[in-house]
Amino acid sequence: MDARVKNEGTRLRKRDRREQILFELKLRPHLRISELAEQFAVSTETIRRDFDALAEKGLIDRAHGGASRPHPGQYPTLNERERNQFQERERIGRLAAEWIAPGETLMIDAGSTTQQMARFLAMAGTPCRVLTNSLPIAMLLGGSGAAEVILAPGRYLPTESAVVGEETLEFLARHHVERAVIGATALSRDGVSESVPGFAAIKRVMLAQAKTGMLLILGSKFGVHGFTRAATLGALTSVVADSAPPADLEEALRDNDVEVLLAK
Amino acid sequence: MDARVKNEGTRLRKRDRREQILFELKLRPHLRISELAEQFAVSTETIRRDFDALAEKGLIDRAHGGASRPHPGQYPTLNERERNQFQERERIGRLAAEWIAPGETLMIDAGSTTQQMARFLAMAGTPCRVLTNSLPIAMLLGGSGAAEVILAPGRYLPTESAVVGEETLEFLARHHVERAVIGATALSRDGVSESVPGFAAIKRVMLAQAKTGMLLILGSKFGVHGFTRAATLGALTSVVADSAPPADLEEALRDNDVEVLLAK
DNA sequence: ATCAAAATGTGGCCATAGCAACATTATTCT
DNA sequence: AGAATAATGTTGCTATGGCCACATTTTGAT
Repeated sequence: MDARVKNEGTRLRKRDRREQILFELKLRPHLRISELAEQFAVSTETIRRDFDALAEKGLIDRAHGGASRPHPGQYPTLNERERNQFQERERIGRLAAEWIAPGETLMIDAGSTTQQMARFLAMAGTPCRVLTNSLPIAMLLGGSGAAEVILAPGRYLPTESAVVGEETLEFLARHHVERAVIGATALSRDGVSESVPGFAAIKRVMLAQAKTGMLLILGSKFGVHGFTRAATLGALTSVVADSAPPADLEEALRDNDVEVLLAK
Repeated sequence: MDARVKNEGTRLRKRDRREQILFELKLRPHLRISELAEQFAVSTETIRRDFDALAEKGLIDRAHGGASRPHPGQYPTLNERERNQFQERERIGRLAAEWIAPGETLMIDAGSTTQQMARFLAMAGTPCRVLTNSLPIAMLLGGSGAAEVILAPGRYLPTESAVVGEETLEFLARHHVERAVIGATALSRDGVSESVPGFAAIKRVMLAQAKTGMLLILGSKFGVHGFTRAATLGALTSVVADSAPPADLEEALRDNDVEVLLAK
């Protein structure tokens, strides 16, 4: 029964405390010395020494009164990509958010570009009902107060901060919305493709359950082929991008009645 | 003077400066007021005002001497309560985590104490399968790599960073686990009670679907009656607390074969 | 150009953080 | 157990940040 009794009671030791600091830093971008001192019930000087030691190894970045994680993002996948072409994603997200009408029902796919759209949607305070498989999007939109957010169930995928799997698909398939907003890793004449395992199916179901399908995608992904095809061009209603697609893709989009919206 | 001329040579205006601040935040996790003041050639007070305005909209998180990007949701309302009796919650969480055997299947309720347990579970790297309705717990345990996390569906409740509602209940009811770990706002001879609307039902279902039920609760909540009764004492297997319950409660617990585990 | 409102700067004052030297407490080793 | 050593706490001081009230400059509209 009570087989494993480990470090009961005693205060955390140096190593554990520093490990914990690094761990907390993955959850929040910034930690304050005073807060940590209180949490660990140690003096601020001790935390300061921890910070100095960790900063020495390049594991954290010091700041007045606290520390944050270092630029070479420890954050798995999302943050690295988030850093890339941030302005482009932001422009796409802003434009896409402008197309959402108050009161609309939406499914929003997990991804860095769709997350940008969620940010602008939250900022604008557009009242809407959103079904998503992305935890950051749920928290962003739900926190704004304007949107009602339904989260899909599923296996949590830490690299994408989203849920995937059978449960997710089955749940989405039980709902119907006016608009699906998805991202993708590539767009070509053959359709939308996706390289994250399990995400292609989600995008496919979202498009199937929505009256209109909106794809948010960076211009740099035009013409590229991803790992799995998520949908054909016919499943889309509109594409929001930061640059115009090449001629052949544009023609294919036109043939499928897909409207192209250019951000800025 | 210059009618429509942009701002060449001239200093950035408020809007541009704030936009720039937000952009820089995407590149670095933390900005210092003094650095920004120098960079924009404005006084620190101006940057401070920018920060205040941006923080008001939730676009940044303030810190002493600087600001960082807001971590999506994560600690909205939870943070206030988390600060309260942090050490007690931590002790309870640590002890509870030690009782989880490798390979166990769990349901974990949303709440600040259960979140502490999740932290220690993640730190210990105990392999287990977890079903939860709390987004922070999902991210904590999922990010650790050791646990497989299934998130329940439902309406997102920003104040608790968790999902609730019919969908949540129905999903939980379809699963069975070895252990349910729940928190509560009160514990008396009459049972476990809860004041957050919608949470009582979730705790009840979790307990019903688990072979053993573990309640994590602060000693200060002994004997108090909450708004809704979530469960009778008979539904519990063990209680983890930071102080011993009063005599009458202890007796009632013993009558129901509920083990009391004292954290330090 | 003129005026009102907004934005920004300045200086005084207090709170918090940083730092270093030394004291105290834990931990480890034999 | 007791000494050696590492870790942490304390104290006193300085530097920096936060904040308020008010002065000054800039902006926008007429």
